[in-house]
Amino acid sequence: MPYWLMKSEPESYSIDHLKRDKVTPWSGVRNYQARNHMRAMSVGDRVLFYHSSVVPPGVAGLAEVVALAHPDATQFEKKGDYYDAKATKAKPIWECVDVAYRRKFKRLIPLDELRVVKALRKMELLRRGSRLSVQPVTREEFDAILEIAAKG
DNA sequence: GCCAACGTTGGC
DNA sequence: GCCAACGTTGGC
Repeated sequence: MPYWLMKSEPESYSIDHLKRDKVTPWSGVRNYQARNHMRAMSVGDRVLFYHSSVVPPGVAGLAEVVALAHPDATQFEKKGDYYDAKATKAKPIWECVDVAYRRKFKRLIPLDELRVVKALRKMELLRRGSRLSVQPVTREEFDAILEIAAKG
């Protein structure tokens, strides 16, 4: 089963928002590589929910893919932040999966703490200048982070 | 198809 | 607010 990490700025959408909503379309991604990762997702894939652009940044909890990639409705919303004039209903450009809330960690696992974990040496998130908002994660990396979360 | 300019992300 | 990294755009 593949594993992923998805970033969100908690000010706009946090793990608590997802807890409230239960399921949400992961809309607003406007990067082809990130979109392609979502296209590659399957129902049941597990997702690390990452809080970015906050102090400290880190992994806040877990989500799960509950719907395959489908056209992102926000690309058609003329007045919205995510409108894309090149997209049409017949030929959408942007897609998103739906993710469901699974759990919030007892504490946020900060990025700094991940940096020193051996099993995470090669993790995409820790690469200098890693900006991709949807990233694949290996099983080993996923398990290592769950282990840190379990230790409390 | 190259590449400079520009915009965005996101840690610090 | 700064700035490194890197994706996108557009002139040529």
